[in-house]
Amino acid sequence: MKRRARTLEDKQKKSEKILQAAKELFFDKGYYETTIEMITEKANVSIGTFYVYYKNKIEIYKALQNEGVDILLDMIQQVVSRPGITAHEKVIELARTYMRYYKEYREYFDIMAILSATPRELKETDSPLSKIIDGKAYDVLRKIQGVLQEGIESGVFVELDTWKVTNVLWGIMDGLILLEERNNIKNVIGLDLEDLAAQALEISFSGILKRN
Amino acid sequence: MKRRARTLEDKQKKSEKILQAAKELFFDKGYYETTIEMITEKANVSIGTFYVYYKNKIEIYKALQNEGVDILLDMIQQVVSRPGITAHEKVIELARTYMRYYKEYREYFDIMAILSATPRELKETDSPLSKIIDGKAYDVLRKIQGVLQEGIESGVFVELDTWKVTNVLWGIMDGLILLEERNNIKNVIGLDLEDLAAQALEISFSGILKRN
Amino acid sequence: MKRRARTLEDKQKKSEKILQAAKELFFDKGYYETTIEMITEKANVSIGTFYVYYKNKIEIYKALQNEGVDILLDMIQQVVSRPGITAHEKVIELARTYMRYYKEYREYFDIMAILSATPRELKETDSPLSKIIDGKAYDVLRKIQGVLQEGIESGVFVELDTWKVTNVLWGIMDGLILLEERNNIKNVIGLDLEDLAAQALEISFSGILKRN
Amino acid sequence: MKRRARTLEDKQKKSEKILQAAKELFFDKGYYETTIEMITEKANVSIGTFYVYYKNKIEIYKALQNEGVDILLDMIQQVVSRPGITAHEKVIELARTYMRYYKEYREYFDIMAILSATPRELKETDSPLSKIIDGKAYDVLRKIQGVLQEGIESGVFVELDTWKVTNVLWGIMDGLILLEERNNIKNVIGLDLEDLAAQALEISFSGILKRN
DNA sequence: AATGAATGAGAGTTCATTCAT
DNA sequence: CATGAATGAACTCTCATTCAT
Repeated sequence: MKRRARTLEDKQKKSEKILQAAKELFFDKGYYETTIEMITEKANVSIGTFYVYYKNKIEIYKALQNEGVDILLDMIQQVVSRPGITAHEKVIELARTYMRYYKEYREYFDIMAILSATPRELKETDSPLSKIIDGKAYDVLRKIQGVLQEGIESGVFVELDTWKVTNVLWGIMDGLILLEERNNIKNVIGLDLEDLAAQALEISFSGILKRN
Repeated sequence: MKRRARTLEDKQKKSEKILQAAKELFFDKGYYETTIEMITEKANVSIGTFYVYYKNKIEIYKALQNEGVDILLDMIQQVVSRPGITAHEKVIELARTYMRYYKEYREYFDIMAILSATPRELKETDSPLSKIIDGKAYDVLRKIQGVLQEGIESGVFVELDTWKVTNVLWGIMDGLILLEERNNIKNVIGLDLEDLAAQALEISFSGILKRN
Repeated sequence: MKRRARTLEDKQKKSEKILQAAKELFFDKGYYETTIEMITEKANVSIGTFYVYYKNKIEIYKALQNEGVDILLDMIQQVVSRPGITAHEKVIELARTYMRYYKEYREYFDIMAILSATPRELKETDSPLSKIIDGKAYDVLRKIQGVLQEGIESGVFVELDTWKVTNVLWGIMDGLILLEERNNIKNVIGLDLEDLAAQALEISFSGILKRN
Repeated sequence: MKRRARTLEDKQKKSEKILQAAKELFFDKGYYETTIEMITEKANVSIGTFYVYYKNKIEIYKALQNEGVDILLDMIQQVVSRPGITAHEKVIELARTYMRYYKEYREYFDIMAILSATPRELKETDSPLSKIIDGKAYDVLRKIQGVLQEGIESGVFVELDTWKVTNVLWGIMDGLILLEERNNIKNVIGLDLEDLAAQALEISFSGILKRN
């Protein structure tokens, strides 16, 4: 009845379609309230086809996490390697980028967020894909740390424990996102998330920037 | 004959026992991986009894949220009404209290956290109980805002948008907790959560405290 | 809609009804071609009820095996403990009993037969029930061996390796049953299974009975 | 370029490769726990190719049965037509041959055994192939009967119902194999299967051989 | 108030078979 | 001939909820 994929391109499209459908549903309803049937119906494929492309429900969830972290990694990398701006500016830009990622790829963000409703199996970080995802998340933080290091070397920042500060800064960013998640910030605080992040950073910098 | 024993066993009312069991299980396994049967087994009551005291699964979850927010509200209130300390000290103490709440009542904290795996129905804030919980969470923030206001009036803080700052400060606190949730902070950063919070506040205060 | 079991008797009847339905279906169609739904339909209960009484499909199969081996054990025991007959007569009677068991409880016999289409899991003799069943099957053979021993002691049989002979004799009995299973013996051979067994034994006894 | 390699790989025709893979898997895992995909993977062909050569799953099973019975028939025939040995020796040799077949071609033996986990469809002896297989199995028994007849005519055996004795003797043989299948005989009885068969026959012959 | 047997919709997953390429 | 993506009916099992006792 349904057409068969005749080209490689078609094939890719099919698994893509399924992934897209899954992404939207997971974001919308969460892991547990999304069923395979919902995904296949949205993607316009049969249940069997789903299992051709993905081993099981958890696997497609992980695939999405991987995709999400790849996008973030890419965005972060672009800022990190941008030439001609100071480390100070880079950190601010990184924060802004993170916030932009949250806004533009919120589906991914929610899937990646650890607090979110993930099945037990996902928390056991044994599977190869899980390790890759964890590794990439770590890479993101490492890149940020690199910028801090850069700032110290170029004399912009005071001597500091870069790993610690990286984690704290990013903790604050996540906190602001959490804030947004709860109350729609714009309406409650009357301030845009990106501005808020910038402000939080500015405050933080008062303890980090070298004065002269 | 069985009086004594019964009294002891039943002193803790059945509904209480069920709630306690549910709390532990929801914290441990999350909403979806906790079954009614698990709860009743842990509470040593029958499934039927569960439904005598709680309308359904979602209802007991909400009851726990309510209890959790009540405890927090109480803890916050105690700090707010403590006499003889400055607003500056109060804010620091409030942050410390929030962190203590997270640590001591983590079961409640996880259940309350919005990002966490909550069923669809919970996100629709229509039910009366949901409104009460939301209201109380709002109260917590209002109390903190009150302290900031107090600080401005007593000349400790600069003029500022108290609501905005309240939200930002608490966003940062949540961020730090998220940080803790991901990596066991103590091991990764080598710093205790409470210390970290204090430090984050200190930085923030550099922009808030009135210098003279 | 459906009535609830109000008495313990009713409850027992329900699990019995399920077991009975399963027995007939397993015998008729084999393990793999019997579905849980078939069983519940035949037993007039819901699918859920099945899982109230039996953990899963394999478990009910084992329960049947257990029941079957219990019946056989009982029948064997009755012959073994029959007073006033010689060991020679007892062995013949045991064989006859085994054949009768095959005919009267064929459903059980087929379920117990090792060659029959059993799922992989059943072949792994790890589960407690499996061990019990195996133990009982062993008991059956041990009882037969006991009769042979008795015969040697009373001077009816020549000295022989009782365990070995037990196994060979029972191997022959199984062979005859297999024969019956393939061709309906009565029609092909014109001889009843029990007679055949008696004849096979008679031949065997020519090497076992003490002549004097 | 790829000629040589192809020749070698393809020498064994595809249908042959598939059959071989199926044989091993059916023997190893049984009919129901063997999937078409397993077979095709093991045979290094595509699923489509499987269906080019075999109508469906049941058909390849039957093809294997046919092959198996052909081998047995051939082995039996060779003994039957061996010149210069008595009927008595021939019967013993036939039994030995059957046991050897069981050991050497156990994969086929298991597939042929009627008690084993065969799908419903196979038990309905309607299909043409099924009839052929049944016919060949019948031929095997007929050949054995022929040897008995031969023995009577040459005065080695007493007058007897040859068809009946054939079935009984072969029933005993199957019983011994069943015995072996259950307990590894060698270890339990301390006697090799072939020796056991010889012994069983010897006992049987005490009632069959003409004494003079 | 307390019970727990009974329910059945619905979940995830499998797999023999088809058929366009 | 050969392929393997696509299918979907059918399977086993779960679990929130009900309700007769």
